[in-house]
Amino acid sequence: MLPSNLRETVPISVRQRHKPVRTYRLRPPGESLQPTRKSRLAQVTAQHSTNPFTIITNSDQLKKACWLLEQAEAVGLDCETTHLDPYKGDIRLTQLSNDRHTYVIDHKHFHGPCGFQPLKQLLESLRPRTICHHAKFDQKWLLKKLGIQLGGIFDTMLASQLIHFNRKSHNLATLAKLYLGVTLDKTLQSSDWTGDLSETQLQYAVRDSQVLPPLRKALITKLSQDSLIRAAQLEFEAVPTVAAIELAGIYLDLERWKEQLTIITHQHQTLAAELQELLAAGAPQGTLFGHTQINLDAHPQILNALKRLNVPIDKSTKSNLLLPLAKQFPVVAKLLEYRPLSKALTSYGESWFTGINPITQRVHPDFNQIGAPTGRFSCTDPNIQQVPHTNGYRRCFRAPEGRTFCIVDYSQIELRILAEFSQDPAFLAAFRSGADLHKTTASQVFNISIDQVSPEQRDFAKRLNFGVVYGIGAPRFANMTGTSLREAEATLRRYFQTYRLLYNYLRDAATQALQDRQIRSASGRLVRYRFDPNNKEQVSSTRRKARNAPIQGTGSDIFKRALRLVGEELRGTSAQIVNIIHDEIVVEVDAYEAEDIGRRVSLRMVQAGEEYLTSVPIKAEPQITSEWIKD
DNA sequence: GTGAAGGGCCAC
DNA sequence: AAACGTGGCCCTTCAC
Repeated sequence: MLPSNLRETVPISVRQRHKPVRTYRLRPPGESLQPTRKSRLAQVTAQHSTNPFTIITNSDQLKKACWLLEQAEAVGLDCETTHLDPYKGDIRLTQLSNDRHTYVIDHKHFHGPCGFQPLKQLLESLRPRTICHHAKFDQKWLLKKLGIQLGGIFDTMLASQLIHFNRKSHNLATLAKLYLGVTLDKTLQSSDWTGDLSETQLQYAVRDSQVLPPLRKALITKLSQDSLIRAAQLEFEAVPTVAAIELAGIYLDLERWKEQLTIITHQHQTLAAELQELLAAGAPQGTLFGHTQINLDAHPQILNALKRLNVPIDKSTKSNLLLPLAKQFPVVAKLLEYRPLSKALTSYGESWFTGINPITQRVHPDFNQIGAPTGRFSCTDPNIQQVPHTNGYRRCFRAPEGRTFCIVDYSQIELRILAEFSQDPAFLAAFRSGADLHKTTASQVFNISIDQVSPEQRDFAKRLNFGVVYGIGAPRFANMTGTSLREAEATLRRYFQTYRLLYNYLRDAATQALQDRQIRSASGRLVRYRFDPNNKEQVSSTRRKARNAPIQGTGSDIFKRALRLVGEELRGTSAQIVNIIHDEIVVEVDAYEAEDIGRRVSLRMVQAGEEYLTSVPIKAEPQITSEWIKD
């Protein structure tokens, strides 16, 4: 069934695509900022076919506007701000559009959030729906400046990403052109919004929000055709939580980070010198300056140097290829020691403390809600989802005085999804028993009792379980475990004999996906594939992707549902989500409240999982810790 | 000088 | 030769 706020508005047979937006003659704005310029304004407007608009400068006008807008089924909303960072700038304008009219709130005439009560009431209710392009942006400003949490969002950017992830651009101008045949000029987006606004700036502001209601209709048609309504609802509902996470940021202990950096810098220098020496052994003699210095971070140079030393490699110096050679060649061993330090120094170095917001003293990364076609988040500036899990780095992320972290992550969510989808009895039983999964797998695959499973066998089973989700093959498995190809093949065979239905499911999913050139997650999220059926490599690559996508995609579905539920759960408490990493939520909370919040976050995450998985138990246990370090 | 591509490695 | 899915960041190299 469709969610109620979308259901009634899905057009059955209306084709909105390429239909030009209706044009209106300008009515003189009732409360223009600059009444003397009215006539010039009117001319410009007529040329560009803009909605009539009203400029709002006091709360009485706002009240009236909100009362009128309340009747609409959806309202386009767009904020123009004086900065990209809500901690550094202000909202300059807020435009609100129904199908006929645009109201432009001039925030310069308002002081503090008190005059915005009617707006808060309008936007926090489920209806009318608030239409935004990239709602996270507007939501952050509205939350920070006016304490408004959007009640029912329709995000045209997220909708477009769901419809076609691989499209190069999802910006508003592109969508307006594609779905409505309207050309939007975006050159004013980054103009100066601090002083008095020009007519063209106002035109720009109005046009940007007036396009949203018709665009929503067109997108609903498309979402409906592609059966993406449920997925869209899931995405939209997660937006306020994501906005709150970015606003909250996470505290980074600068002193600890610097300590770590100092340690790594020392080790790096030592290793660099040693490696340089070892590599020089193969260099041609008699250069003017003694040894020829090699740039240790230049892969082609390293490759050549290793070749000179008769290391049997061809064109790649990838670590997993070098690993077997480390014993025989000390220079290779040294290189493998050097590389992670080099990575650490560059990727987790000084750039992190320049990213600390001077006002909050915290790091505020940018979370891209649909970062992958499977629906996973991606994260930039900085990418806090890839901080090394060694304590040296993780201890730098700590709760401020009086507060603590509560970390809740799903236990093996993707493998549980695989169990559910395949309905494999042995795999399901492994989860239902509640025992250690990898031990259970080992006992089932090697046909021994759980008590007899050695640590090596458990590790083996763990690698098997994870590898299978990604469509691992025998060669890679052999390489990973250090066994022979023959042995690896035998092990994989035994694994799939143990979990017969699991094998069947993965096989059928891949076959079906190759046929349909698409596959869906549990929420209906669509992942499309383009490949040449005659190209073997492309076919097998697509097969592996298609095996993984429904699992990873459903993991994302569950996680996003959890974000919504947890976000709601935490309203009015001292807790705030400060980080999310695919299946893990990090909450910062007043210490006295931590136990209670931990239980509640865990319950909501389990609830989200249970909405999608019915055959396997969901586990998400809270850990309370002052640093971002898990057991 | 800038930007794309390739290689490598960090996370889940 | 590689044969494991999804990302982002950093470096070097190379073309423009």
